[in-house]
Amino acid sequence: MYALVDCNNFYVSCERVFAPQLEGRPVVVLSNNDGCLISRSQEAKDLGLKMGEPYHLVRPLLEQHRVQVFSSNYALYGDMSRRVVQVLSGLAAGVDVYSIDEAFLDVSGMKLLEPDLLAYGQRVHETLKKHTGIPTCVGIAPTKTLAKLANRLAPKTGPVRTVTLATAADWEPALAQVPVGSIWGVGRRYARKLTDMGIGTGLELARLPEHWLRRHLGGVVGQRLWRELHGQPCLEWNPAEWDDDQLQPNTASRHSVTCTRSFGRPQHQEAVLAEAVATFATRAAEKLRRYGQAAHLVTVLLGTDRFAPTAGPKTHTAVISLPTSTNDTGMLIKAALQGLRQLRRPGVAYHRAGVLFTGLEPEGQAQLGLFSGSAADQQRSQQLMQAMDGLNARFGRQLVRSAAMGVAKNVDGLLQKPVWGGRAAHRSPRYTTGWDELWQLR
DNA sequence: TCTGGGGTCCTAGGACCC
DNA sequence: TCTGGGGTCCTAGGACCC
Repeated sequence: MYALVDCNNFYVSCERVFAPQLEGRPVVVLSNNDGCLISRSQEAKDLGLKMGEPYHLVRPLLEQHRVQVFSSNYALYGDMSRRVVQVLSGLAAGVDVYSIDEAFLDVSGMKLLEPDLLAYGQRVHETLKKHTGIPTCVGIAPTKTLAKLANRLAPKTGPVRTVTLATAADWEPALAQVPVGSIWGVGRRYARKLTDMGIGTGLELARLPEHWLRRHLGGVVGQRLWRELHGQPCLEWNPAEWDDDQLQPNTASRHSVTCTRSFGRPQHQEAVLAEAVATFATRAAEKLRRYGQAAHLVTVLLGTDRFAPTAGPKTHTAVISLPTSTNDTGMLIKAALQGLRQLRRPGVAYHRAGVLFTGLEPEGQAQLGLFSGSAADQQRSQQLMQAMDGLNARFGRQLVRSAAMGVAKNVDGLLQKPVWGGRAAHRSPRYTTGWDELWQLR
């Protein structure tokens, strides 16, 4: 049995933990660059505000209804997410962290009957609310896909926030009451295709023959979906692990690491683009080291206006292959800048840029390349990275950095925003992760 | 002036190997 | 009359997820 724990309106809920006066009021959180709505409180949903809606289009409506607006604050959300997972790890034999705001629990070992599973789900919900302040819903079923369905049907208000679907007699009526597009694994395209054929509900989908899903819904992906809907687990269990009492998220097997950003305004100058690309390479390299990985392929990406009516591709990429895999910031910046020089066309205004690392392997496992320097060089690089990461962790992310990222001016002890930097007009303080921004009680 | 970012998996086809 | 079988690796594209 799996329990899916999903945080309600997660980013909004994080903001409300530190601004409880916003309880009951409409609140939204914007994407990077204050671009779109990516989290909405129930009151904001009730106003008809949609997920992903461009901020500049709904701004008048937001002002009219006095909606509280936040820029995204990933330092805060990431830390709150970590706390949620920590609490969950004390409540189940295993935790599979699926995203920043949801996790599956292994509850098969509980060997409890349905009423007890319901009580268990309630205990999870109540413990999380008490220890982190985040409201959640819990769905329990024999497969991940059915647990998702159960979670979706769990009430978001009132005392009971758990739904269990233990047997076919439970999940068949549940499938009958949801549109096919709300089933996990059925996206917009498949939903359209299915409804055009007269398949409207989850149950109608489940009643199609297994081979039909294999043929028409992405091959083995569709076949797995069919089995999951019939109570046969087909999706992998990917547990988070504990290492020196520290939670290691289940990301060791990831295949890529990226950092991309839209600019506050379009940029065409080589020097500005280079500073941005160096910054993204630095961030991505930090992620690589955090998870003990190294990369041997560096992709640089430059994007023009995605919404321009002109034909042709809006994103251009260049791939640089390294002789050996590395997670050394200096080497990765060098490769990224080489890619940038190949890509950039003079006079073209770029709206976004990014760096993508692939060809990942565990660090230290890399073969010594013929032209990649000696083992002593590699050891020096490792020591340097460790020293940099240590200093930056202790004194702030930007304390020691490559000159390629640019030399920002210091204004009142704060680093000035780079020229390519995006908008974030409504960001809340980093209450739990920044010494200068701690929550103050008087 | 104005529309996010970070991932996963699968399939098909081509190049190349023995 | 008419060109095997089995395999790997890579890329591009398409679908999906939050």
